Amino acid sequence: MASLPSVLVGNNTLKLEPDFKKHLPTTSLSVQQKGNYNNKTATTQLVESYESVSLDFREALSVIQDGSSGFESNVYIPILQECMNNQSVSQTQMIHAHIIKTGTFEDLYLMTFVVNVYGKCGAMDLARKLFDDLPKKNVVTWTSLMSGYIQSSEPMVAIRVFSEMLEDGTYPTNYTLGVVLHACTLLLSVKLGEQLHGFIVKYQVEDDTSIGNALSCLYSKCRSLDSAVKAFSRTGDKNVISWTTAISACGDNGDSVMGLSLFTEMLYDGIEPNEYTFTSVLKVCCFMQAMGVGSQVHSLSIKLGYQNNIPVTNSIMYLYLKCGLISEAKKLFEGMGKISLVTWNAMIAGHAKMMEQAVDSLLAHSSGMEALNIFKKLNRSNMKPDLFTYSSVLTVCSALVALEQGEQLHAQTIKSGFLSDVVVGTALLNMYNKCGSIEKACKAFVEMSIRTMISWTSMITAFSQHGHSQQALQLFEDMRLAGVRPNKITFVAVLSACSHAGMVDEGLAYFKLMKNEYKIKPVMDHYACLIDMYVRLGQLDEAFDFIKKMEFEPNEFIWSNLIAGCRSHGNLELAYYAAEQLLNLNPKDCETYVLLLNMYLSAGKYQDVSRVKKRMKIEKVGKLKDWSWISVRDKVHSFKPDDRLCPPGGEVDLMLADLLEKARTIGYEAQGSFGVTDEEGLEQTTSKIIHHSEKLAVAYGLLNAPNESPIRVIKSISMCSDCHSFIKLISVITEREIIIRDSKRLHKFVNGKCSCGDFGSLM
DNA sequence: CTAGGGTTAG
Repeated sequence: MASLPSVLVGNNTLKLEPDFKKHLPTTSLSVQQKGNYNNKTATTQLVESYESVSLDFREALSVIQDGSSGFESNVYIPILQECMNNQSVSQTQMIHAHIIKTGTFEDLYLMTFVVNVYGKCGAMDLARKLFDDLPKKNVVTWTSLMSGYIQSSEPMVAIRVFSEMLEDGTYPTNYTLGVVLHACTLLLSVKLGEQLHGFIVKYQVEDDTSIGNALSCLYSKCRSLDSAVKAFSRTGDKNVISWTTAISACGDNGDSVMGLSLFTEMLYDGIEPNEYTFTSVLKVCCFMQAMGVGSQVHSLSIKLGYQNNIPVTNSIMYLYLKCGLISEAKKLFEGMGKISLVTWNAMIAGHAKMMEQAVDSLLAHSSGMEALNIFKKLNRSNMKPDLFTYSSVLTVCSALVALEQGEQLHAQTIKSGFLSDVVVGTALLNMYNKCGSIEKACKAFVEMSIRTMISWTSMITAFSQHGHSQQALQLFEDMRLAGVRPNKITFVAVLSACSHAGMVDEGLAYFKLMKNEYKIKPVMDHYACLIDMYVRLGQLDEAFDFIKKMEFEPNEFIWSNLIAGCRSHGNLELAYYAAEQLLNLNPKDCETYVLLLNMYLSAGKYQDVSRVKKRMKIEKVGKLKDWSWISVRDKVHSFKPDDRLCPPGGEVDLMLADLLEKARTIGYEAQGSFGVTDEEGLEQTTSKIIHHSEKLAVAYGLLNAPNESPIRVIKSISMCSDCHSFIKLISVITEREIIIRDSKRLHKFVNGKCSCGDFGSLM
């Protein structure tokens, strides 16, 4: 904000005159203009009729030329509108030249329109040049120029133009203030926005519709829903835009209940929703994953004629995906006559979201693969991916641990220039982190020219997940020095770094800092970190005390961590208790049963075994799906324990046998655990345990991945402790980095050590 | 000249 024009900041605030209000038009300018457009002269209609049969501009212009005796400059308006729709700079230039030739350039109203069209086509250099050449300009001309800069994502320039206008002695209208407020919104500058708001209050124009709408939008985008709603309620004549802005504010700030009730209220008030309203209210539905309400909104949109509207259909498609209805989304996608880049992006992002939400890892994996497929199709189409596309696809690569595709995307973002976008940069950082490469994640972070709070948090999280607690905490201090305010997620990373390193005092100090200095209310995840801290140190009683006096019902992570601690520190009674609690939380989760059964079996508590088995039957718990995937040279290979891809005597089988032999010489002994269940119950799996899917995938990787490159595997359930200790040894024997992302966390095995600190394998 | 659909961290 340092380079804001001096008229707008500091002592020398806005130079608006006290009688500013009388310069606000009583009727809105746009209505006057619209009136002019509709007042068609015979020539205009002639031109329009030509337009409807052919888009040949020369032909249209020749008509004007033929009847050039005494025609109005208005005849250009429909053609210019066509230029705007086509986003064609060259067509606009042609008309512009024609206007100059016929001498109509003295018409300020017409020339303002041309400035506007250049702006809409993104040709701001031409717009500015024309503007500078104009002998006279009025407030609409100035406003049009500003609006053009906003369209070209140059809100700062728009504000500079505003200050030029004030220095020029031209008074703003309500529309002008709306545009400037919009620039503040894009800059997320509440400060400047509030300054303008001050003047707006002083001149008592707060109830103006354009101003109220713009204020509401500004506060919403700056995450202040209360102020946004206040601005909305103070708006005098609420039009469809006012309502839509308010609904959209609710969607953006997570108050879906208010969003839906505003929509209902709006319908009761007899305001007809338009395409913008539909997209906004559908976003609210997305937030709630409310397919029921969404369907009703969908029906209403069709009734009002938006069946073939691209933005509305995109929103519905995205809602389907958010609600897990893939085939419905696909049907809609394939049925769309025209699609936009946003359509592609919504499909990709929707599949990425499905991965995130899917309880079933198989489904998550196939959604990710489908997202990559859609991306490939987009690349073959005539459209080019943009920053939204790259952010989503990179996220998909993270979740798939698909480093090679991720690296190709990295190259593409450099080539296309989208890497300079902070969201894309952050997504890249996360991709490298989740693929196990802390070095490349770090490089991506260092090379970013702008860093948001999320970028910092991502990097702190990366250090924390890799077990580099000191670096995580150092970076947190750097973040504070850089003046970036952490949020609750940042503190999750910080606290988990502390627990990983056993730093109890520091952990508690950061917890206090979060509550006292940053006024962040602790959530479950923070408590989970603190409890994990005690658990790792073997202070189980302290951990349990903490759980008891906490104001939340403990979640599955807390119980899981407690179980892990109890087992490694030999407090079995507490472990049983925690495991039963976990089971009550997750009565359908197969992994939990396997964990519990293993515990009781190894202790010889057969009564408990049969009790748990009985419950398993009642709950109809299915088979444990142990799958692993590895991506080698752009192709994904999947493995199941009894995989036909790895027949006895095949290369993977031989490789695994060889590894087992070598591991035994340095002390490996297969643990007799009960890994896999079927409908009948449990099978003793000492023989099967050596065929757990990640062992097969790692063996395959060692055979087929490029020499010395790390092995990256993704797994559908959490690793069992046997695989965990086996892979640790493999990392010593082969001197390779092995990265396994299971359903719970990242394991990076280097030289016999795992980044999880041996606290991540329960089964 | 104002309003929209798709993006990043646990």
